[in-house]
Amino acid sequence: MQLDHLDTEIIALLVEDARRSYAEVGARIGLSASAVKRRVDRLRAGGAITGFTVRLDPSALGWTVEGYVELYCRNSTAPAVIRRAVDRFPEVVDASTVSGDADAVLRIVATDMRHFEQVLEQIGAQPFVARTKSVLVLSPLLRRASAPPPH
Amino acid sequence: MQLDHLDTEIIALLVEDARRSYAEVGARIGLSASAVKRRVDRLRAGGAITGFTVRLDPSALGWTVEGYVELYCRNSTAPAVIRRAVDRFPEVVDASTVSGDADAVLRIVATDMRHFEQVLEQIGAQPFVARTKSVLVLSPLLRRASAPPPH
DNA sequence: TTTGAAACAGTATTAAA
DNA sequence: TTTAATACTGTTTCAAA
Repeated sequence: MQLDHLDTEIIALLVEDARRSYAEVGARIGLSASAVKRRVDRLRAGGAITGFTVRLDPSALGWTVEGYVELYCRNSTAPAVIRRAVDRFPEVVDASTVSGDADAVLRIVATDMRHFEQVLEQIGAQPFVARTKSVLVLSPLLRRASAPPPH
Repeated sequence: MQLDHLDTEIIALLVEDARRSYAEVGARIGLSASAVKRRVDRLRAGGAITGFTVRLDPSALGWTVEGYVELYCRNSTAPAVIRRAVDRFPEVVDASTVSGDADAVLRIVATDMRHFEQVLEQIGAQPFVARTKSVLVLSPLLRRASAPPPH
């Protein structure tokens, strides 16, 4: 789907605060509320906007430990197999297969170090996992909700 | 701040869809709309909920290339210095200082491979950066907006 | 096609109990 | 906490650019 500059402005405003009313968004970009609604509907139908969520502070919710985990898998493990396995852990907030030595990279949150270790053990015990290598997050520097539209 | 099970249910429902009305959330957990609003207000004031955003599909917006970048910095670079530097790049969607050999891990999105390379060069050219090491994302497996409340 | 104005229904918000 | 009153907002319709 094709986005014009008004669409990108709408997205940028909603990334900042998705609770803004159509009227307010419209006032900022020179459009009526109904015109904004139509564009938002189109952006949702077209798949650019996939939903609306709350932004949470992990530490305020009790997630005090965070880390990146590289997964080294046994020969030719399908991405779908990895996905199904990690999907069962709510602690895994991000997972991708990657180029390089490792097969996948996960981002994991845990309530404390013991919990982190337990999750790591459970993931390492999956039949397709040969080994894991993990680093702990020391300070979160930047956590953008989503990338804004390019250019 | 302390969360009871109703708070965690409210958060879980809003993570799924932040556009649900207070009345709908209330109906699902057995509370009136105004009671839900009061709790959401309290969760925002307490910092557990930091805002409301749209969930975007990066590929639908033209971000086709994604990767992890490890940053190796010169002796004793303060986290704040790294943050200030990477904050200027909208392509950096996530950054943390980490334990292990590298000093920081970034997640970067780009419109194409050439763009990814350009961003990598610009970051590598920062005075405090000794070298970078990056892996490309092959398939995104899981992208949870936020971690739900623990337990 | 895409827009703005109007009308209605639904929701947020506040005050009161 | 609920209920109830009010103001706003979402949503649809329709006519116009």
